[in-house]
Amino acid sequence: MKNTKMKAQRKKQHLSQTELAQKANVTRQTIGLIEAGEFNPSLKLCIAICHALNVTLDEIFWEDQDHELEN
Amino acid sequence: MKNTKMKAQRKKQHLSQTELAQKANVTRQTIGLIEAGEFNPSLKLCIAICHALNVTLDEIFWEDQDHELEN
DNA sequence: CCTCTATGTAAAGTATATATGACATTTTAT
DNA sequence: ATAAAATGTCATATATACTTTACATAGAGG
Repeated sequence: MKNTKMKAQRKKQHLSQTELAQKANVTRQTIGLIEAGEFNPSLKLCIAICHALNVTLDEIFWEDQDHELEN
Repeated sequence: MKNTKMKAQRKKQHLSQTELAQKANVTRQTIGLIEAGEFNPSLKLCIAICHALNVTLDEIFWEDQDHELEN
C-alpha cells in the first residue's frame, strides 16, 4: 500500500523527504519507506508527520475503501 | 496518553476488550495496553481497530487541541 | 564534464510493538 | 457469598519498525 496521499501533500508543500524527515524527527529512509509502502509506521510517527504537513490523520493515512455509507 | 476516545467507542458498542481484539486480529493485551496508553500501535492496527468500531482514524486517534511529545 | 541535491535501496544493529501464557484484581451477576 | 467475566499486569519470546552507514542512480546547473 504505497502512500500516494502523503507524497502528494509533501510535494504540495515543496518539502524534500529529508526536510520532512527532520520536521518529524525521523530519518530520510523512514520517510522514503513509508511513501513506498514498505512499512507500516507507528501512530506517533503518523501524527508527527501530520503535524509537519499541517493535515490530519484521515487526510493522508485513511483510505476510503468501499466501506462506509452508514450514518 | 491514555486513549479515552477509543475506550469510549468500544463501550458505546458494548464490546469487551476481548471481542474488539478478535475483530481486529490482535490479542486482548494489545487492546488493553493501547487503551492504557502504554504503547503506540502501528497504523495498520489503528485502521483495523477503526474498521472494527466503524469509525475513522481522526475520530479515535487524532487529538486536535493539545500537542503531545514527539519522537 | 563535474558537483550538488533528491531519491532508492540494502546490510546490520537497536528499540519496541505484539504474542503467549499465566496469575491477580475488579466487576457483574447469581 | 460464590462464580464467572472483564480487565490489569508481568515475564519471556518473536517480529518488525526504525536507525545508522553506505553505495547507487538520476536530474539540474555550474
